[in-house]
Amino acid sequence: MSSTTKALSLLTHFSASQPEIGLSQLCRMAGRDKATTYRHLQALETAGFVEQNPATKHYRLGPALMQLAQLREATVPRKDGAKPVLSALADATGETAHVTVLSGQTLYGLCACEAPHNSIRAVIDINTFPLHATASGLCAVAFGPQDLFDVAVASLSGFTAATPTTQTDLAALVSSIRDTGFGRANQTYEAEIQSLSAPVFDHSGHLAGAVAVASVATRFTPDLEQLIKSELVTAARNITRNWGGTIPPGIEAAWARSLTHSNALERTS
Amino acid sequence: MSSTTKALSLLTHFSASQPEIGLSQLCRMAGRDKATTYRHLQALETAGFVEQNPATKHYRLGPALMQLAQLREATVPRKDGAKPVLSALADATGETAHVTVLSGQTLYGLCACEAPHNSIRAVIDINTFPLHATASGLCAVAFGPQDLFDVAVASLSGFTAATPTTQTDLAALVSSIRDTGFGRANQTYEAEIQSLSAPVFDHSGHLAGAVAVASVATRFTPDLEQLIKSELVTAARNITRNWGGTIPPGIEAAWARSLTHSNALERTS
DNA sequence: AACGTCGGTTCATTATGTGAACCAGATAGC
DNA sequence: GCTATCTGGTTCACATAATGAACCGACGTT
Repeated sequence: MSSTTKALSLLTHFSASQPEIGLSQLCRMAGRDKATTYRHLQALETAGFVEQNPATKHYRLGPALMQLAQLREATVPRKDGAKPVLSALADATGETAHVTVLSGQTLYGLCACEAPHNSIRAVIDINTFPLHATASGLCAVAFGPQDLFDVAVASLSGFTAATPTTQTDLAALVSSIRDTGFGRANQTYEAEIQSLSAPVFDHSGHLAGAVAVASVATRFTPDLEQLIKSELVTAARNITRNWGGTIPPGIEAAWARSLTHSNALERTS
Repeated sequence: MSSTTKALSLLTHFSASQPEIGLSQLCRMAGRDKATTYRHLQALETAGFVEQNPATKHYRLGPALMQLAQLREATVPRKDGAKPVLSALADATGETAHVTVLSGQTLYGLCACEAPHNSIRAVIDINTFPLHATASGLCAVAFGPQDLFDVAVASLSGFTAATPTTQTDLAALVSSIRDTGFGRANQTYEAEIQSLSAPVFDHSGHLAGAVAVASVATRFTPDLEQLIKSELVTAARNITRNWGGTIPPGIEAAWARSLTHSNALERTS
């Protein structure tokens, strides 16, 4: 581990709950020597990555980060931040993956990626996703702004026999999605297509959209579901990260629960 | 110079005009060995500060910056407090406005705003502002901590024919700025760019940064100067208030003097 | 095929990072 | 007016980790 890596890892200890950290405290957190930590902080300070609160001598993140982030945003817009993650997801699952973004009360498709090695595969060619009938849409309703539920209720068009068309049906779906952390849609929009999704978040901590995998229903075994879910988690984390956000702890906990739960089921079966 | 500092200084070479840089090119820019630069980039990459464009193998700023910048702004909300004021300033003056923040002995650009209605306008694409050659920098030297003067003297690089390069030149500029309450730089950093600035203060009563307007020199009439100065005063007051500070009485007095003085001059002319 | 790039790698040399011990200043208990 | 224990910051002998010339294979031109 290079000394630069060690120095930069100090930055990970800053958080919303602890935005300013004293030298001794940071030593303890990082498990490193005080002199070393001090020199690392000095290097970070000369680069503008941290600064000292002149009153308390505690360290906090510095102003250089603002410009660099601005430049990063200009260099790599959202679509570019999702694309590579998406193709990795499609590759790992062997199914079609796509990303949606929530803008106002509408969920737009941003980018889709088809896995090459299945001859029969889901094709995503809708540009606005119905909230009540797609895995991404349900994810948005479950983890997005509250008014989205009413918007979804306002247009409960039935696409297939499985489409939820009553407010109670929808509420039941949403609540189970809140429990598991995964959106789910079993042939509710198109017959033979079963989808799973996970929410992604932006810098403000609000839902920014969803990442989803659409599979052909006949192929959708418990094993595949398990694989897709675990891949969705890393994809959601990566896209969220690329967009400058963080996954809320509640979502991470729900994922952890449903993944270990599925594992347990899988083992007993 | 620590190796961490060297590694971090690589990041300063990224700019809006050159957001992606190849290894060899970055070596030349940084004036360092290729192997060294490569290792530095690797360290930065593991920390998420840079990433490689998979297509070109060129390096660009990484996603970790987004999160850290978000946290920085949550800790020290500067951009939110400056942005609306800045756009009002740019709008009122018709010129490019920007805000800088002082951290330690370095003046960082925080945010810039270009007025839409002039086709020729100044573009701010620097991340650390030279103390001796910019209106903001001189403002910092004049109203910031005393040691800043020595720091400025220590690096009196000449950018244009008008750049002050001796300690006495600098002292004269600083003293006139202390009299008027406005930083001023007439083509001292870039030819054809003339700037005016005003200091901004934080809750502790110390200088926190500067707000400035950069104009094209050929457009810079006494009338425009008068307008910019009076708009700068309200902008500096507003940003200072948003940052939880107050303008020291001495500065307010200097502003009052130079505004009425300019008015008087204008009237007699 | 010869040449110039490019991104990336190797290895002997040595500069640089390391941490126990130390210092000065605050704060607290008595 | 003590000692005790924090804090941020500094010193110095020592060993680890940074360094850069030379090298590699790949790609593109000439």
